[in-house]
Formats: sequence, structure tokens, C-alpha cells
Amino acid sequence: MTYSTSEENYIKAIYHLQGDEGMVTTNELSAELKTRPASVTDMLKKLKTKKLLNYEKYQGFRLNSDGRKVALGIIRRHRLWEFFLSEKLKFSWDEVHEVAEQLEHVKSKKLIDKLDGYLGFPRFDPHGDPIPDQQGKIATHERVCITAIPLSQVMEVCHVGNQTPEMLDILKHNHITMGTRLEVKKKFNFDNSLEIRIGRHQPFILSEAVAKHIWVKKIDRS
Amino acid sequence: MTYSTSEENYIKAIYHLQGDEGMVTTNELSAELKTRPASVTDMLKKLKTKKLLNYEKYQGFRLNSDGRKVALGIIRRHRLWEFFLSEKLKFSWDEVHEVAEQLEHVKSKKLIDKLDGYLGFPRFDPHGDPIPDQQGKIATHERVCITAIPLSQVMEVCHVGNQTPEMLDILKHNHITMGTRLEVKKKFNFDNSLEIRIGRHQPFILSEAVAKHIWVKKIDRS
DNA sequence: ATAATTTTTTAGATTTGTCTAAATTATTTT
DNA sequence: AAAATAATTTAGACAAATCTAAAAAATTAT
Repeated sequence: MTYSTSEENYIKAIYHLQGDEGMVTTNELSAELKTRPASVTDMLKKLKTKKLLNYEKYQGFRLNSDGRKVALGIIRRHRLWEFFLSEKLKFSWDEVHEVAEQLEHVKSKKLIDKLDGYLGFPRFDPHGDPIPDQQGKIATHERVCITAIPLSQVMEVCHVGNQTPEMLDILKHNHITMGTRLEVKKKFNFDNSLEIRIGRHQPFILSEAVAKHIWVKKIDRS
Repeated sequence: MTYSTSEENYIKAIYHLQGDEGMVTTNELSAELKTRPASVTDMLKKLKTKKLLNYEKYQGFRLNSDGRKVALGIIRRHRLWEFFLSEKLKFSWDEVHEVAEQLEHVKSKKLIDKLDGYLGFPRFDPHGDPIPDQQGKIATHERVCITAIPLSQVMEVCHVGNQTPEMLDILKHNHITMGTRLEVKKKFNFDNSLEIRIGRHQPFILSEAVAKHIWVKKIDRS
């Protein structure tokens, strides 16, 4: 079974919006995809006839098991391309997404599996998000937000939950990138800002608004 | 200016059909694209309003200078992807075309120029066809069809003008691939078949129908 | 619990690219 | 040069994905 670019975009967006439980609403999805709610309703009917989601009108919806499988395939393609663009073509971190949005819709299982091998079966993309394998399995880091780690423990940045240009600007300014090792030196309870230190450099402050999007893991001794 | 996948496919097909002069006909193009003539007429009107071709109804058509420029851009993308698939992902010669057909429509100038650099600015794709550079310039081998070369002169295969599975089957059977060095030992005037020898191997026969698609160049001493 | 508001769906239209069938123009044959 | 044939275009339809405007259902507020 293959799906149109449009169908794939809806499936992927629903996957990202639906957590482990709870329903996605029409308006949420229309905001995410920048379409009108009426268009969402049309596509939901279509995806329902294709048996990818549970949907009763006015009741919200979620992908079923088949739908999630399809979504993981799309995410696999997206993240492998992001890895390729970043690692091989030296695209900067914030440029990869837009191009990967297009590449992910190229239909060829063989292409993706060969690309995976060529890249060395990476398990995480340049944003630190896990890349599903051929079976749709995803590796998980035990990751923690820097707002929640103990003081003076050096950890490695492995995920950034907000990738707007504004956010990336702040990260670039403070030399934070995927894999950066940092420690929290102090927490200011007044505004929940954090004092961060990278290696032996001068410590600096991150606001709570920024800090809550930065996730770290224990340093990999593999 | 960007063009839809469909528009790009028409532009590319017209480019391939129109030689240095002479008109392309509606039926030719509809056969090439496997659409109905009526669909071709519709698209011609559209491409005419976009000023990519000269077209007066019932009179045939050809791309103008702008149209050719667009076509070369599409061909550049196609052939760079073919090179990537073959060289990096180890796709076999006959598998690259179909996937490249999809990849060529991804819109990102930066992607293509970075890919070009990553591949080392190749000038010929795995089929021996030239890859246009950023300015649309194409390198040309001085190539000759094996039906037209002198006897017992070793030359290098650099182009195959027919890439149907049937043709590729024959080539594979006879161990002919891009870069193969061969010589014509004898020409049989009865049916214009050729006796070919590769290195010190046992010579074999190629029919005229096959031979006329195989092109060679002088051996590169660079 | 009724009214007001918000969310979602329906109905009908639009765009792109395709099709069939019929009409028109060009070409070939006699 | 007229008739037959072939090529091309027009007219009208359809599917996919979107939209607007209006109707219906659900939620929130009073």
C-alpha cells in the first residue's frame, strides 16, 4: 500500500499530535497542517475508509495500529534523510527539515533501506530524535529535561523540543548543539532560570522558557 | 519559478524528443508520456502561457531558450541522483532510473548543488550521459556508435541509447557495461551484425538492432 | 437548563491533471 | 482534387485536494 503525499502528511501530523492516549481534534490538526478544518474532515473520512484510524464524527480521532505503522515508516524516511543531509551534505541543523519534508515522500523501500545501510544504521537524527528501524522499532534514550537534573552533573544534549529559528538562534549563540556536554551550576527559584556551564567556559543563564525544551542523557561510554 | 512534477515531466520529455531542430508532435509526446493526446494539448497550452515553448495549434512545438534551460535543470537533478544511487548506494545500473524519476522533482537548489559537490562534480551519469553543470553546460564525449568504428580498434563504452530491461538483459549477458573496453573484429554485411571482442575473451555476435544503441569513445588517458 | 460560543461537518465550488467522445484540421491515397 | 485516413483539438466529465459559507453538534457560560 502506498499513500499520497497529502495522506502521508496527515498521517504523520496525527502521529505527532496523538500522545500515548487521548484524542486529536479537527482544529488541532488543521492548525498543525495549516489547512481549513473542512479539509481535515474530508481527509479523515478518506483515512477511515483506508482503515488507518478510529474516527466517529464530532468525537476526535487517533491512528490505529496500522496507521501508527505507516506513520513510523514516514518518520523513518524523514529522519534518515535529515541524517544524510546533515552528516553527508553538511547542511546545518536548521536547514534539514524543509528538504527532508520533500524527500520523505519518495516511494522506494529499497532506497530507504540502502540509505540506512550507507549511513551506518543511525539510531538518532541530527535533532536527537530516534530513527525507527525497518520493523518500526525505535531506540529510546533515557532522557531528562535540564530543568530536572541535579546540579553539577555533566550530561549530553540529545534532544531539543522546539526547533523554531528563534530557539535555534539562542542555542547557536550559547554554542549548544546536539551532543554538547553541559552541567547546571545553579537554579534560580525566582524565575526558574538556570546557570549553565559548558566545559571550562564562562557560565551563562538560560530562561525557563528555553531550558524546558533542552533534554539531556547520561554520557555514552560505549 | 518552480514547476509541478507533471509540468517537469512534460518539459523533460519534450527536450528529449526535440533534436537540434524539427518539431515534436502531440502523438509522439503522448506516446512518450503514456497519456492521451488530449492531455498533451492541455499541457501545451499551459506551458505556452508560461513562455517555455513555441506552439501554434496543429503545427507541432519545441522548447524555446527558457524551456531548454528548465529542462537542463531537471536533467541535471535526474542524473546527479542516478550517480548517487549507483555510486554511493550501490544500486545496479538498471534500477537507478525509476528512483531518480522521483528524486529529480525535489525542489531545492541548495540540495542539488551540495549533492553535486559531495559526489565530486561528476560529468557523466552511470549510463554515460553528461550531467549539466549549474550553468546548464554539458560536457560532450566525442562518441561514435560501434556500427561506425574501424575494425580492431579498442574503444570504451560510454553510452547506451536504449535502456529497456530487454536491452539491459543482452548487455548483462555479454558483460558489457559502462566503461567496458571492446573492439569490433568483423562486420557481416548480410545483416549488419558485428563480431565483438572484450579483452582476450571469446568473441561474440551482436545484431544490428542491438549494436546501433551502443556508443563508444576513445580510451581516456587522463 | 437555557443561551451563547466554539467546534465540526456538510454542501457546493475551484484547481490541476487527467480522461472520452466528438469535431476539426492536416495528410495521404486514389 | 476529392475522398479516406490520421492527427490534433475542443467540449465536457472526473478524481484529488483544497476552499468558503452555512448548518449541525458539542461545549461553555450565565
